[in-house]
Amino acid sequence: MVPSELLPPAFFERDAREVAPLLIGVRLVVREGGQVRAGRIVETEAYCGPTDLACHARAGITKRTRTLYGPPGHAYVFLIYGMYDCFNVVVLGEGQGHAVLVRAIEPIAGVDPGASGAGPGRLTRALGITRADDGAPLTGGGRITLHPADRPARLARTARVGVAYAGVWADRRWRWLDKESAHVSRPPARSIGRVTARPRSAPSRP
DNA sequence: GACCGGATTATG
DNA sequence: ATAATCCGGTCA
Repeated sequence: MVPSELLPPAFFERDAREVAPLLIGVRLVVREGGQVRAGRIVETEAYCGPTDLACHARAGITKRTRTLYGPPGHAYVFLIYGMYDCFNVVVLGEGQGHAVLVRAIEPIAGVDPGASGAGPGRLTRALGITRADDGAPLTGGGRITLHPADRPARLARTARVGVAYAGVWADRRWRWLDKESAHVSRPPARSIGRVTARPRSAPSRP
């Protein structure tokens, strides 16, 4: 079962905060030789240009961010912590530095069933996406494509993961996930019946 | 030209 | 809690 309908270029020509929730449920397909690996997107995060201090665009246009600042509907893939690749979809417009990080999928086809973890680094490994795909088109003509959701999803919304260094930007709730998916990297914080907030630092000692 | 630290994950 | 493991961005 290979989906045929593609997300059109216009889909990506919007703010990352608008596109990120719309990508939940979208099917991500990677063709490699005769193989097809595919998954249903269940977790995304919006990164919103140079003013968003959690976004790589804060450094301006550099060797690394060239594709992030490139045309929408293309991939931005970068290396993190020296060992994992993260897959993003460039959105909004060329020169804007907006992108949506795809953090987790539900396996559809061709994904190693033994891979039980979740998260952006695991996702790229499972689908075979690498930095060689940086800048690749996602609207057709390349080996990676995106296809409309085939069913609606219940969305949850939280703050982004792993960006505590970004000050107030870390608190923006720009992460979306499928509330009913067991494949998210980290379940949404529950606030009922449990205290989830923890002090940022130990109490001062006299 | 050196140094720092990260949009993470597996393991203790 | 912490190691693993590159390399881009920054500052000199």
